[in-house]
Amino acid sequence: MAAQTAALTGLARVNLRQQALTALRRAITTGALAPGTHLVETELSEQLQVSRGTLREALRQLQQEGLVSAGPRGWLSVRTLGAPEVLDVFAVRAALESMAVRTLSRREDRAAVVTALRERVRAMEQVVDRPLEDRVEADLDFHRALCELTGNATLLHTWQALEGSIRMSIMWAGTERAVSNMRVDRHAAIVDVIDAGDVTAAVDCVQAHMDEAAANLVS
Amino acid sequence: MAAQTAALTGLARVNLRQQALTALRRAITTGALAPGTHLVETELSEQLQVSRGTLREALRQLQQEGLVSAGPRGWLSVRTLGAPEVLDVFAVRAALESMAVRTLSRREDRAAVVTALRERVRAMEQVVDRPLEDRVEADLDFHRALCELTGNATLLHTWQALEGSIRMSIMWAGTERAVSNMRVDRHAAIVDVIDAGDVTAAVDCVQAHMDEAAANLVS
DNA sequence: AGGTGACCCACTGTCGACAGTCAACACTGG
DNA sequence: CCAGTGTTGACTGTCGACAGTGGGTCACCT
Repeated sequence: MAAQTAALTGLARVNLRQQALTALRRAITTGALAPGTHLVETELSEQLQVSRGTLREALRQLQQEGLVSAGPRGWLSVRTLGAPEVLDVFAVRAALESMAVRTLSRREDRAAVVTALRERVRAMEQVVDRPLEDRVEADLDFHRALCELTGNATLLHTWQALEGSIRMSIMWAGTERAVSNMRVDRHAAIVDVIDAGDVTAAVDCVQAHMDEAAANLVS
Repeated sequence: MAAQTAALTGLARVNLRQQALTALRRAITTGALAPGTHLVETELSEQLQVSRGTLREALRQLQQEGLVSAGPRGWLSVRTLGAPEVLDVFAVRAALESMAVRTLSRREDRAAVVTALRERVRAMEQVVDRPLEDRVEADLDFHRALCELTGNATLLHTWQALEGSIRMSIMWAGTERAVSNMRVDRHAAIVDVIDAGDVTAAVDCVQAHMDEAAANLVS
C-alpha cells in the first residue's frame, strides 16, 4: 500500500469557476479578446462550456481586477487601456513595490530574502532568449516575490489585484517597448540595494525602475 | 421641461446583487456578522430573500475585498482580523495615501484640491458630537477624497478594495481606541502640507498619521 | 417630414433544482 | 474492542429556464 500512496499524488481538482477565470484572464491579457470587445454572457458560457451562473462569478472577479469594465446597463466589455491608464497603474504599482522594498531593506534577517530574490533574478537570466511571454512571466515573478517576501498578505493580495492590469499594459505597449523593461541588471540592482540595507536608496531604485518602465511603455 | 428634468432625479434602481453586497458588507463591518462566522449560502439567501446565485456573486466580491475568507472546501467565513493583519492593512493603506498626497502636493493647480479637502475637514468637524459610526464615515470620506482627487482611477479603486478591511480594523479595535484617530486637527495638518506644496513633508505627515492610527488600533 | 406607438430582439437579472463532495456517525465482522 | 465500511446530512458546485429591460424597426397618424 505504501508503494501506491507514494506513487499517487493528489488530483488537481479545480472548479469550473476558477478554470473559466483563468481562461478568460489569459484570453484578455494575451489579446485574444481585444480591448473593447463586448462580452456576451451567453456566447462565452457556450464557448467555455460552463453555465452562465458560473461564468458570471468569474466575470465579476475580472471586473474587480479591472480587466473588464461595466457599461451603463450592466454590459461588460474588455477594458480599454490608454496611456493615462497605464501610467496610473504603474504609479500605484510603484507605490506598492516601494513599500515592499522599504520593508524588506529594513529587515534584520534580509539575507534569506536576498537569496530568494537572487534566485528569481537567475530565473530571469535563463529566459532571456525565450519568447516575450516567458520573460514577462519571470519579470512578474520577481516583482510578485518582492511583495510576497514581506510577509504582508494584504500587500500581496493588493498587488495581485493589479497584476492583470499590468499584463494588459505590457501587451498594449507591444513587444518592442516592453522588452527593454526586462533587463536583468536593473532587477539585480534592486536586490543589491536591499542587501545593502539602504532604505532610501532602495526606494529610489524601485521608484526609478517603475518610472522608467512606465515611460518605456507609453513612449 | 427644463424645470422638470432639473427637479426629477433618476430613480435609484439597484440590482439585488448590489443590495446584497451592501447589506453583507455592512453586517460584517458593523460586527452583526462576527468574525469567524461560517457563512452558509442557503441561510443567507433565505435571510436576504435572494437566490443563491445572486448571493454568490456578492460573496465573491466580498471575498476579493478581504472581508470573507475561504476555507479548504470552499466554505466561506467572515475573516478574522488580528493585530498583525491590521498592521498589514494600514501599511498598505499608508503606501497608497502617501502616494496620493505626493501626487497632490506636486500639482500646480492644487488650490482646488485643497478647497475640496477643507470641505471634508469641515464635515468632520460637524460630526464630532455624533456617534462613532458617523465620525468614521467622515474620516473615511476624507481619506477616500485624497485618492479620488489625484484623478488616478486605479488608485481610488485599489483604495476602495481595502476600505472594507479598514472598517473591520476599526470595528475590531473598538470605540475607545478608534476615536483618537478621528482628530480633526491631524487631518487639517495634512491639507496644510499639501497646500504648502512641500512634497516630503506631506508624505511624512501622512505616513506618521497612518503609523499613529495603526498603533492606536492595536495598542 | 416628424413624431409616436407597438412590436421584436438581444441581452442581463434572477431563480429553483439537481448533482457532487466531505465529515461524522452508525454498523459489522473479526 | 476495533479497523474498516456503509450511510446520512449539510453543504457547495453547476445548471437550465423564465422574467425584465432597453434599443431598434417599422407601420401609422398628423
